Amino acid sequence: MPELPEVETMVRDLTPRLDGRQIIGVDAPFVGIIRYPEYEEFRRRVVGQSIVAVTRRGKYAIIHLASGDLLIVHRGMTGSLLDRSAQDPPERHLRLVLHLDNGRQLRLDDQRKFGKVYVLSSSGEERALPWATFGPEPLDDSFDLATFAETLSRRTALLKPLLLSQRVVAGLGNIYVDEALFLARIHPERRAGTLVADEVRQLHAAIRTVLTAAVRGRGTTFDSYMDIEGRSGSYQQRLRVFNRTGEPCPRCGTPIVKTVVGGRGTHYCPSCQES
DNA sequence: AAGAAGTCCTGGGCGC
DNA sequence: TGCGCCCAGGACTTCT
Repeated sequence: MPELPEVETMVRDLTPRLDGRQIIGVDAPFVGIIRYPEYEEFRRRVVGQSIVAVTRRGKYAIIHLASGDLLIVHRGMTGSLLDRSAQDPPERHLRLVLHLDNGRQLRLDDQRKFGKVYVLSSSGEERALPWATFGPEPLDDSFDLATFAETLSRRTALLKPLLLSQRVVAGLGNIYVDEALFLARIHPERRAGTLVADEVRQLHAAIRTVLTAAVRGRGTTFDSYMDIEGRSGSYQQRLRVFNRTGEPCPRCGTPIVKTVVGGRGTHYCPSCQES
């Protein structure tokens, strides 16, 4: 599940490899991965373009083209963007290939087809950018405690699905929401508006702490996530509750519990994170 | 309008 | 051993 740390790792790795390169061709073994525009126009707007920057917003990677267009990639659940040579054998679930002017290929491999690719003008006039409704970047100064507190106070939703929504904070997914709530000692089924000031402060800090450490560890790998060279991240070794059902809580020893909240598997310590 | 539920997709794991 | 059912989840759509 590529969340902010996994996408940030990918963007940092891609930047020196893609900066200044020209895209000389496109193949789409699964054309449905391209959500906008229609394939022929997508090709026309991508082929021949030089790459001027690679950035990130939430879980979206953004390849900036010289034309001003943005080539936007979301890896969904199982997508990996790989830096390969033309001689490397095709991946089992290869969905999109960008041919570069140095003989390399940028390949999107995505078993479950939840990945998405767009080309959009940066103005947002052509079509709303995917992150138009997103909340702040949690590792930027724009993720301000007072605003976060104000937003939570107005909401009645369960904390877990609210934090997954991208509208309050961008970039969190199932793994790091569970980890942040554990660190903040807050139950995932608390209603957002019921948090007291100290709990909001703990949660705000926990989100930043967890994401910062995960970026440092180059993300979490369970099954399909890999970096652009096909290597694993290391943060799975440091997860405290996620995927640790029945194991002792690292703080108090109580077995970690797994439940379903908002339709998603949710891990927490029933002792440290009281409802 | 916010919140909740349904939908997509595939392969691994499990039960019989 | 083998078949088929169920589950995982990001984010969009649909409903209440």
